[in-house]
Amino acid sequence: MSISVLITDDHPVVRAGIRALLTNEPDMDVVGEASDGAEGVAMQQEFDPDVVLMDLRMPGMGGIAAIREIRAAHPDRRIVVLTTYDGDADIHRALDAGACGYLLKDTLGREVVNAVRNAAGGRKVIPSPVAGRLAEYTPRVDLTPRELEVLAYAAKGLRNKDIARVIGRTEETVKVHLKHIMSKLDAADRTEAVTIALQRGIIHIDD
Amino acid sequence: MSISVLITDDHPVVRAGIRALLTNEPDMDVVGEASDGAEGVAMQQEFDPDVVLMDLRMPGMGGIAAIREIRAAHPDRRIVVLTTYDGDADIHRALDAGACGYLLKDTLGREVVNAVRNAAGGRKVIPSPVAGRLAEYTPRVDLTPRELEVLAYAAKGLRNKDIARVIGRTEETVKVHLKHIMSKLDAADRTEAVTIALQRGIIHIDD
DNA sequence: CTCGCAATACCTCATTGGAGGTAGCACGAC
DNA sequence: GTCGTGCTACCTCCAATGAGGTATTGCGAG
Repeated sequence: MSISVLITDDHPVVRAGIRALLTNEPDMDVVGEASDGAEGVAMQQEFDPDVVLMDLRMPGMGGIAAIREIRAAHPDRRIVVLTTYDGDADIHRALDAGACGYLLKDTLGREVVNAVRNAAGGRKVIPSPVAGRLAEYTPRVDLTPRELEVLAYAAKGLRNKDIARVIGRTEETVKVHLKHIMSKLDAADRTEAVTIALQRGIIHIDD
Repeated sequence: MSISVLITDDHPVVRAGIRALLTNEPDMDVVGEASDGAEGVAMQQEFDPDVVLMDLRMPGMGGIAAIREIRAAHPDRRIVVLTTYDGDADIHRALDAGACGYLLKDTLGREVVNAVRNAAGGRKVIPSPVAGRLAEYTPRVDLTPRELEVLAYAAKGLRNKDIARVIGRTEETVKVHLKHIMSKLDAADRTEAVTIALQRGIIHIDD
């Protein structure tokens, strides 16, 4: 029996590439293509695929939220992330949300196929370059919601005083949050904290 | 006679997608795939394609440098950029380097095909979402080499004093550069200057 | 029930950062 | 030759930032 796969990616070119790779395999069957998270959730309900290939950062509902929704309804669904983003925060969030694999788009075609097959077989798929990021000296960093909020405003160039105003707190509180942020990210100042956070996928430019 | 196309992209999945899209067209022929800029330059020498589809930001030689090299040797070569990055600085640099088209990866498959055909026919290919960025209120910003250098260091969290030390200048000079940078980018402070520059493709995180 | 932690707020202090102005020098464009 | 511009450097001044510290509240885990 063949492995049914649902592709979820907002780039038509990428979808075409994955489809081309998988349809060459006699034991695989692409049952649908979704272009964002919400569509992905709906289509996996409809087609009940063995494996969902999922991009992160799509317009509308992103991949992480989609993974959570799918896993909530179908805890046994196999979801493999296929994305260009290699920030360790993204990897952690995806796996925490319930993904069973994480591939980067510079993965060779053959390896994508193998990953789908392994995922369908119930195995975890974490290639060594990705696994490296998980283990690396970057010890798992969790910013609190408040800290994320403050950091996002700092990235937009707001001064502590202005951040305090928009979140309805005192400037001193904002300073403490930023101090914790810089400490957690091992940043010398707010500017480096922002670049580190962007690099590791902790915040995004389009907030 | 069919249109010969060279694909240059570091993502195997994307290459497969483009190949799948173009080989469906009877008048198109994918003559090769390169995975970085240097390979792209070499392969277009070898295969003399009508159109080169070029990604930006590849490991080793990037797309911009590759476009410059190709155009220097073959001013009539048609080069179409196909990338995920929509910062206006990237678009400007690519067109300045000699690209005759600029597509984003969220372009529909059919439009990619049309773009290749138009490029081969000698027409410029700037879809409206991209053209929008060119015209947009973002009036072309050019940072000087020194300013780019200073901004990159600022992004890494160096203080003005430290930036001054590594570039062998006084702190006051660094301040002036940063002042000009913030003025050009319309940023409230160095932190916003960094995020704006990252967003618009003026600097990259992996400097 | 405690313990830990997030979030809040206050304090002091030294350093940094950014606004404003002026000005010399080198180089390329016109 | 002159103009514009990039790069350099100096000056002053005040606001903002970051490093220390302490402490209260509330909440969830154990």
